[in-house]
Amino acid sequence: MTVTIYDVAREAGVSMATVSRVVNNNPNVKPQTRKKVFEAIERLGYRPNAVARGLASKKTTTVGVVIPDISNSIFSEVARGIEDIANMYHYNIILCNADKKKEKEIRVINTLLEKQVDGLLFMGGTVTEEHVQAFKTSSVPIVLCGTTDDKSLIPSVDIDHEAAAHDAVKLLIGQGHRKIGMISGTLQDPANGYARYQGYRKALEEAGIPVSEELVRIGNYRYESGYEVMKYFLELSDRPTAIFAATDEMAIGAIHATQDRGFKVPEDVSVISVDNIRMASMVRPQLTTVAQPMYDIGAVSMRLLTKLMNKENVDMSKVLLPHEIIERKSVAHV
Amino acid sequence: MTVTIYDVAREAGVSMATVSRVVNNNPNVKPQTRKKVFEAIERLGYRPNAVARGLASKKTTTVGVVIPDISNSIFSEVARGIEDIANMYHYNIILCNADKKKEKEIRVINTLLEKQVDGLLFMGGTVTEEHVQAFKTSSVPIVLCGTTDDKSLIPSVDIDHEAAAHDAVKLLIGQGHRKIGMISGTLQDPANGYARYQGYRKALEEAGIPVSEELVRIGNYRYESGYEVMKYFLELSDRPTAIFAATDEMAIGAIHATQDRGFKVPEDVSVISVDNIRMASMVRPQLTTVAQPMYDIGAVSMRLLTKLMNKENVDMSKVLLPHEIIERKSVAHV
DNA sequence: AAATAACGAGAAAACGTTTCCCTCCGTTTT
DNA sequence: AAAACGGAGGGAAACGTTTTCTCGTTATTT
Repeated sequence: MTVTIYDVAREAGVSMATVSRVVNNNPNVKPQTRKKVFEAIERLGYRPNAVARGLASKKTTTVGVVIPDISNSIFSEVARGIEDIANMYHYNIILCNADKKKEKEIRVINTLLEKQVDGLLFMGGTVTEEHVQAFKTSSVPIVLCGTTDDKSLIPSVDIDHEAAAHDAVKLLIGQGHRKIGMISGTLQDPANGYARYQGYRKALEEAGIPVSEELVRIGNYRYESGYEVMKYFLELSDRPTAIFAATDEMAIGAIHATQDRGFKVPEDVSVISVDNIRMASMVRPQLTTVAQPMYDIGAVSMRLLTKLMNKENVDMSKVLLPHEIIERKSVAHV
Repeated sequence: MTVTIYDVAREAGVSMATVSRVVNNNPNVKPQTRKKVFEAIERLGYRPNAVARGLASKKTTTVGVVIPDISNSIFSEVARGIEDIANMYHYNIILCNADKKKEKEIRVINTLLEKQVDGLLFMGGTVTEEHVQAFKTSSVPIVLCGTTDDKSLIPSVDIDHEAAAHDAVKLLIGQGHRKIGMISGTLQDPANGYARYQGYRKALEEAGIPVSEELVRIGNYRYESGYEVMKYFLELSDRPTAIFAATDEMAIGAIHATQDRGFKVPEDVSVISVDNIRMASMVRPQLTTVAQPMYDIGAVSMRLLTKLMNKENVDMSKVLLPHEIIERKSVAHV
C-alpha cells in the first residue's frame, strides 16, 4: 500500500540505513549510490513519513503556538511573523486558539506537548501560577510572546506597554491637554490592560495632573466598546479634550462616536491609542497611535525559540521591542 | 527520563495493553483496574506520546491548512472557522502560509502530507493541473476552501462569486446608476478576480448598459490600490456615479479617495463591494457590501473534511454558501 | 610494503504506542 | 452438570524511521 523506506532500499539494492542517509542528506554516501537511491525514490513515489521519523529521532520540527484569537488582526499579524521565521528554519506550526481562557490555554498546552512539539510559543492572557506549573512539565523550551509572567522566569518578547502608554499620554500633554480621558481594557489584563493604565497614570502624575476616576472607563478592546465609552465621555458636563484609548479599535470607535455626535476630531477632541493596526491609516482622520511591532514580536519570539530549541545559550531571555509614535491626524493642540 | 506507557504498566501492575485501553477509554476494563491505572498515571505524571500513537494507529488527529496569508483578515476569519470546528472534533491544525504562490503551495502540501495529516484544507490562488497532481498523490481527503478547481473534481466550499458581484451591481443599477466603474482584482484570479468581473459584466449586459473598457481598472485587493484607481476614475471627464469594488478594502480606499477629493459618498458617488470585513462597518459612511460568510466557509469546509476523513459518504461535495447584501450607507439613488 | 586512517554501507536495536490474537475465568444456557 | 459464552487482561507484533555498531574496502602515511 504505502511505500516505505524499506521498499526503496529493496528497489535500489541497498539497505534502509543508506536510504535514510540519502534522504537526510548525510554526506557518507557515494554519489553513485545516492543516485540509485534517488531514482528508486522517484520510481516508487516514496514520501518519507515524518511521524515515524519523529518517533525515531525525537524531533518533530513542529512548534506549538497558542494564540488568543487568530481572527483578531493584532494576533494574526504576530502569527504571520511567527510562521515566516518558523518556515525559514523549517519548522511547521500547530495553531491553537485559546481565547485567553485559562482552562482552554492549559488544555491546549497539554495537547501540544503530547504532540511532541519541539517548542512552544505562548500568547495569552495572564500567566498564572497554573500556567507556570504546566510549563514546568514541559521538556521543550517555551517562550512568551506579547505577554510576560510577573516573575520574569520564562523567556519572553513583548513591548513595554507601560512606556508605550506613557509616551502616548505625554504627547497629549505636550499638546496642552489637561483633561484626558482613558478608554482602558480590563485591569485584570496585565499587558494591554493594567500596564497601559499605569502608563496613563504615570504620565498624568508627572505632569501634575490629578487622575480622576470619572475619566477612566473600561472597554473590551473592540470598536463598539470604544464607541460606547466615548458617548459617555461626550455627555460629561466638563468633557475631556483628549482621549487615550488602550487599543486602536477602541480609538476608532471613539472617533466615530465623536463625529456622530457632531464634534470634530481632532479639532474638538484629540484621540490617541496604541497598536497601529492596518486600519489606523484607513480611517478619517487617520489615527495617531504608538506602533507596536506585531510582526516583529512574532518573528523575534520565534527566532528566540529556535535558539532555545537548538540549545544555544541566549544572553537575554527577556526582550522588549521598541515602540514608536506614529503621528497622523487625530491629535491637535488644545 | 520520559515516562512511557510501559512504566505506567509496571507501576499499576498491569500490561501496557491495559494502560492503552484505559487511556483510550476502551470499555473493556474493570473500574477497579481503571482506577489503579489512573492513579499510576497521576503518580508518574505520564503524558501519552501522540507521535508514537500516530505511528501505531496511522492517525494523527491533525489536519493541514494551506492559506494564502493569515495576516489578511479575510483569511484569518476563515481560519478561525476552521479551527473552531477542528477543535470541536478534536483535531489540531498545522497552518501554512503560501501567499498564493504555486511553488510554495505545492511545497507545503507535500510537507503536510509527509507529516501524515489526516486531511487537508486548501485555500489558495488558482488550482492548476499541478495542484491536482499533487492532490492525487494524497491518500487523505482534501477540500478546497474559498476556491474551486475549474473541473469541479475536488470537494470544495465557497460562495458564488459571480452571483455576488452580479447582485451588487444590480443593486447599483436599481438605484438608477448607469455609469458604473469597477475596481477589479487580477483577472487571473478565478474567484475574487475573474468571477466578480464576470458578474459585473453580466449585470450591465442584462440592463442593456454597454461595458466600457475605460470603466474597469485592476487593483491588487488592497486599500491603497482602491485609492489610486479611484483617483483615476475621479479625473475622468465623464466620471462614474457609482463604483463596484471587488473587495471591501479597495472600496474603502475608493471612498477615501473620493472624500479627499472633496466629493461625498454616497451623494456624489455610490460605492459597493463584496466581502463584508469587520472594517466595513467601522468606516464613515459605513460600507454597503455583499457579505461573504468567511467564518462559515471555514467552518463548513472543516466539517465537510471531518466527514470525508470519517469515510461518511457526502451527498454534495461541492457546496456554495449563500451571500447576502448588507445595505449600509455608501449607496444612494443617482 | 606494511600499518593506519577514512570512508561507505549493512544489521539490528531502539522510539512509544495500538491492536490482534490468546487465555483465563466466571456466568449463563441448556 | 456440561457446554457455551463473554468480559478482562496479557503477549507480542507492527508502525516506519533513525542511529549506533560493526565491518569491509580503499586511501594515505611512513
